[in-house]
Amino acid sequence: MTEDLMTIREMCETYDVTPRTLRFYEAKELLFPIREGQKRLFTKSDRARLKLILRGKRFGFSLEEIRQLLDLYHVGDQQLTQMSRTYEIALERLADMEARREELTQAIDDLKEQLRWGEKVIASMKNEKKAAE
Amino acid sequence: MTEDLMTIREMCETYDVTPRTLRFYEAKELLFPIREGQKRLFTKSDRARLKLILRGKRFGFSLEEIRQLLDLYHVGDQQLTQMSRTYEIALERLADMEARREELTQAIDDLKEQLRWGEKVIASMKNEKKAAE
DNA sequence: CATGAAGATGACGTTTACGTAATGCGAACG
DNA sequence: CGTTCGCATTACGTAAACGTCATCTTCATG
Repeated sequence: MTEDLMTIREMCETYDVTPRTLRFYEAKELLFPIREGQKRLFTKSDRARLKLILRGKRFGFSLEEIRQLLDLYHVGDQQLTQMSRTYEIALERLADMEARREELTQAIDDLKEQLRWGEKVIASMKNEKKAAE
Repeated sequence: MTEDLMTIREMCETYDVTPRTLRFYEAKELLFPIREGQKRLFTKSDRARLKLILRGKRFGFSLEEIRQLLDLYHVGDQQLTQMSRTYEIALERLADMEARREELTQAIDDLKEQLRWGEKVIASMKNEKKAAE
């Protein structure tokens, strides 16, 4: 069976990142690979985290913001007060993300409209060109 | 009637940016304020562009990418071939943005599920606490 | 006319997110 | 058994996106 652990090279090929990036994320406490001697071995949890990191980046979150988001997925041994605070932060994040989606939808609609206008311009330019021949 | 032109200070207050930012965007050819002597005066077009810039940033686009997007809204005097190329780029952007929205929707759903789990954890912790008293 | 507020222009500093050597080390291989 | 491979660490470099200073005009105003 496929081992639950991956080397740094395997990670790089799977997720299209450089070793430097993975070490950097570890230094920033976004990933926590275990060690076999010197070498890093990335767990399933690390892979799940990495996916979330890469997704977060695509939406313009900073690594620090992503780190906070990741914590939401790795509580479980927290105290009640801590947990509640985390929960509140998560609610804010959710609202933020939903607002972003709204905005993105608006941007998409704008661009679509612009494209329709572009189609008309192109069509009219083609006509002019034909008329000039 | 409100003048069609705004000073740099008015722009800053309206859009919550610094003068430095506006000058920087001009240097990067994202904005093209006109000059009254030395002073910059921002047109309606500049304001429309700035809104798009700020929106683009919220979605993790680089200023260079945003500059290319902005061009889509300011063609009109292009050649046919140029126009067609621009149109193709716009289509790619659109696909990109729609993919992003899909992903964002997925992330929102994930977070919502996580929150439901969090609610249960908090509830059980409260019970334990009460039982211990 | 002095001055002070608003804006301009360099020029250098800063943070984020890695890139890029330089160097070292253990295992595997010819 | 030397050397190459893969990975490690340390440290300096870099591009993007502004922040921060210092210095200079230009008006409006007391």
